[in-house]
Amino acid sequence: MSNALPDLPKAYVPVDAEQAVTERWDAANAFHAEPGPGDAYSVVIPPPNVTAALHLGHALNNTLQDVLVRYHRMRGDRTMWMPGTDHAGIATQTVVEKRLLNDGISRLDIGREAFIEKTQEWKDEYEAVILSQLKAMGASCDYDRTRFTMDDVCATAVRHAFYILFRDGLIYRGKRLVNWDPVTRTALADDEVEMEDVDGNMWYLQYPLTDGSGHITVATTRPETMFGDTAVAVNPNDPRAEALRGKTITLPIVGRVIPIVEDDYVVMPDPEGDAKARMATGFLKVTPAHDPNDWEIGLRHDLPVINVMAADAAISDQYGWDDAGADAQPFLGLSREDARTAVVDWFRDNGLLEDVKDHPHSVGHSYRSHVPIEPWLSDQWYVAASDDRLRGSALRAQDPSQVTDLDPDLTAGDAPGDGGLVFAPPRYAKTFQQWHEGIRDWCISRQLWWGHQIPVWSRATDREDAIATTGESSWEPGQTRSIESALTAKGAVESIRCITEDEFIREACIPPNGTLQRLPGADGTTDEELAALYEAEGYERDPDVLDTWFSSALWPMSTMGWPFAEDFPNDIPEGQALLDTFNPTSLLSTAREIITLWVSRMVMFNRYFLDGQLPFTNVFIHAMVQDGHGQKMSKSLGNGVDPRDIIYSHGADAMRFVLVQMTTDTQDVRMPVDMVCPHTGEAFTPKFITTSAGHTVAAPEQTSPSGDGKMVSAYGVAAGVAQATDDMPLARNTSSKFDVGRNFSNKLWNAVRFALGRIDATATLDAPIDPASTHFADRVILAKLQETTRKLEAAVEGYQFNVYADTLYDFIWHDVCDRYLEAVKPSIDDSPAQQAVLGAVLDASLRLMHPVCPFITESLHPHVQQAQIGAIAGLDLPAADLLATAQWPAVADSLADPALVADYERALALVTQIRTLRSSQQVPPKKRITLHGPTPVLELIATAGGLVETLAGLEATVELGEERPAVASPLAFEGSQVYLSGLVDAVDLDAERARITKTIEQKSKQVAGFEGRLSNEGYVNNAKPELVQETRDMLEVAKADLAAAQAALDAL
RNA sequence: GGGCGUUUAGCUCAGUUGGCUAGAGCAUCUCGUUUACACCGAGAGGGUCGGGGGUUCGAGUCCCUCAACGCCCA
Repeated sequence: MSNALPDLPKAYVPVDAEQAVTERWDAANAFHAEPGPGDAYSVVIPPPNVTAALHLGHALNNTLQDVLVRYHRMRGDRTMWMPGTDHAGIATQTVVEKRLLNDGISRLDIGREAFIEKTQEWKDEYEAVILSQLKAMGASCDYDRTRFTMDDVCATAVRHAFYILFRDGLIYRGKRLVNWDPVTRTALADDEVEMEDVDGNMWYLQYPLTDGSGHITVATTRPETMFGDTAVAVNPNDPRAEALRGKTITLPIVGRVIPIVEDDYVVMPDPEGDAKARMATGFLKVTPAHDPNDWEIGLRHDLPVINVMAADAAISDQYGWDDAGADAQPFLGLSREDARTAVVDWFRDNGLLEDVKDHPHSVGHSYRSHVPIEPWLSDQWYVAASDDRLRGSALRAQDPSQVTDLDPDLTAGDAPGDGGLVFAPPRYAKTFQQWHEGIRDWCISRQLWWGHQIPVWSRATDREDAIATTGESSWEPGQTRSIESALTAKGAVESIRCITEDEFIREACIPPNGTLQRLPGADGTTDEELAALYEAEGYERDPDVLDTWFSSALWPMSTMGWPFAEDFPNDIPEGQALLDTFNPTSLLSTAREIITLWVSRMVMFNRYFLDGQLPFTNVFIHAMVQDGHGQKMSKSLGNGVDPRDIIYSHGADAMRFVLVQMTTDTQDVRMPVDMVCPHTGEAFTPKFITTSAGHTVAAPEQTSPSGDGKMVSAYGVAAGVAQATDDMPLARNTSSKFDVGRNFSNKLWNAVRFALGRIDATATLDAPIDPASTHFADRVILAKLQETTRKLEAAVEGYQFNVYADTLYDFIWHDVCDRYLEAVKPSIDDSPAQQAVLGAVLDASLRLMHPVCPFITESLHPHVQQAQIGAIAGLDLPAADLLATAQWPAVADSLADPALVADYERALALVTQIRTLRSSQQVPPKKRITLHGPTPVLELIATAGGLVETLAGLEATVELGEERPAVASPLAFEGSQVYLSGLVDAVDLDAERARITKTIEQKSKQVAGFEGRLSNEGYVNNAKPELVQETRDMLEVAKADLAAAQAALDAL
């Protein structure tokens, strides 16, 4: 090329650019951040589960984070984005178990160690997939710092945190009702339980009074738990209560004699009342071991707790039921479903089944196995989340302007971190607040193998030992006292707990080695040696693991090396400085349901362990991505779209642009999904089926719309009902929603391509160019650039992602391409100054667009930089090797020029009118025409410096005299008559009449509207004066336009 | 049951304190192959802003109510 600039290919090919750009970023280690002084901007990634690959929901979240991170990096902040993955205990264990079962192997066959190894393999595979997906979508994470919730750094943090909480009395073990998943056989946290509506029944069972004086009827949805009934409750306000006081019931089948207790929890029957009262009999069977409400009643009335189920929820007398007589024997071993039928049959056969009613109600189901959870009595570990040190600190963290009606004790005070937590959109602050107001202690033990094993060793002991060790003789069940021993002197924390009168247990928590060695009593004994000493005394380590969220709760700390970063010189060479610089992080971007699962716990833990310091100051809640049928995109439903499919069909930048553009502050975004035929490459809408659960999903097998080629859908594979083969390959997903992004990328590519062909890089200009000395179009585009830059800055600061994308699109497509590039075509070859402006505008545009579309902008950047032949005063664009680390455009406000932009808008309005007229007369684009107009119009055209002529295809402008030009078409512009001539040899009069008549109709309507408004006294008196004036002005223009159009019609 | 959100052109969505003569992209129709781009350009058609009521000079925007859909929490 003679101008020394490269010739670009005709179209943007994402795959080439993405690979090359990624290599350049990697080679420069462009996203690595070091601790140090200055403004820090840091983000920790919500660690994706290693259970499966990422889908578009993750792509959305990570794209938004990347936009913010890249923006702040370009603004010069010390910016770090910490990547990593989450072990996701139950979810990952479940998928690995499922895979093993396909080969006929259960985890019990191979044992804990081998199973963990298998799971580790799965984790390694999916961690690699996830990281490659993040890289493919352009996430500018500091990959050197990639963490995993079970790596040594994080595991140490987990053990240290557990130790501190245990020491401080914020972790305890208790026999409680848990949400038991009888299939995966683990306890679940409250928020892992999904409520589902079921078509159940209400059964009415007659329980005879022991004295033979009759019976009472209890209503229940769960007759099979009656074996564990230890009372019948009645409301004290019930008129029947008094007569029953002191009486007992003889429980059918079991024969157990149980009391009638009075408790105002019981709903009294009322045929006119709410659904509950209509179904009620006023008598409630009380089964403390199998219902949370009954458990509470049991506590109030000191009732026995009789567990009648095994871990698989089958009826069993092995877990605390010791009065199962002969009549009960046939029920033992039945599943809870079979037991229900059997119990109901028994009552029917014995004439004690009074009634059965349909009763749709909601039942908790395991989010993992999807079976109903069983409230089940078991030993579990709890974090005392309801303690003020945790719950209170979470509530006090909230920005007071975002909370309502908070107890004064819980409103932000002066403590560090108080009041610093801000939600966007603000409505989510309420979710956070309400969750903590009602928070319950957090069950953290899980009966799993994959996770952080609980660091507590225990040994059964007796009352004698408890008294001898503590010197205390009075003990109540559940009571715990800490003790000291030769081993606690070495750093363990130990306690004795009373379980029953005669059962006691010693429990010892051993801190991680780093913690142990820093304790005052440290004598060099390691944590492993300490554990061995305990084990030698008969202690055994708790087999359970911690809830995954326990380790996630530490994520903004553990990833930065807390508590002892200096112990991991290979992972965190900077030591403590990393945490000091980057915690609190700036932002957490996550999904709505995560507020309770994760945000809450991070706030509680970070504040507890770091003297009140918040884990992050801002929380951004992004939309949920739904499929085309309004269903949440999820791994378990199998309707998720792999971002790599979209990158393949449209490019990463196109995907990112569209995801950003669809991020308004609503709660859901809809993403209709198509498929790509692997045989022909054509996109098509797949055939859908409805699953038994009522979901609409792509049929597992699909046929190419244009032929007989067959394929399997991603849903089919995810659901395990179809498998890809050579004949039936997997069809990738795509969506035409991303076309906008692809087209936009290509548009930018070609704008640069045009510029590179027109800018003469061998010429250089010395002094900075004063914009005032440039063409009208140049000054306009610089003014628009200023305006656009400010809008983008405001948009990103306010998390208005769609505004960011739309503003960019409008500026680059319309202002730069449609108008500026077209306007400069006649003059640019002879104007080095204009070439310099063009080069600078494109350079700035790439920078503005980089946070959203990093690949195309980075790949164009070297070329555009080469095309900089002179600086523009007021526009600072320092040269940089990489755009990713280049400076955000410094655009001076002096470039703004509202009057100029107003003229520009007027000129464009005129252009549009001329173009409309040309189109209606079918004038060929190349045909130059002549405009005849009055002085003000000609002045505007002159001011616009050729813009109107170029965009509207004018060859001349002529002062309009008395005579109407021959063979000319009229139009009304700003109240004047303007004629265009030279369009055609003979004007099509009918078409003209139609066009002008339409104008007259429009204008008449406008005039009537404005006049109506102005004749309304209320309006004239109450509206803002400038608004009224504006209406008057618009009326004048409309009237003049109407008159001009009318005159034009008459002249025809 | 409590909370939050959505309902605007055929489709997907904007519309910030009430002033709108309701916008965008896609799709549709007409014209165009002009050396940046057909992943393009020019133009056009298309909406009683879910229904009903209210406040106001004025309501897509505020209030009430009904309906449908979605999500979160119990």
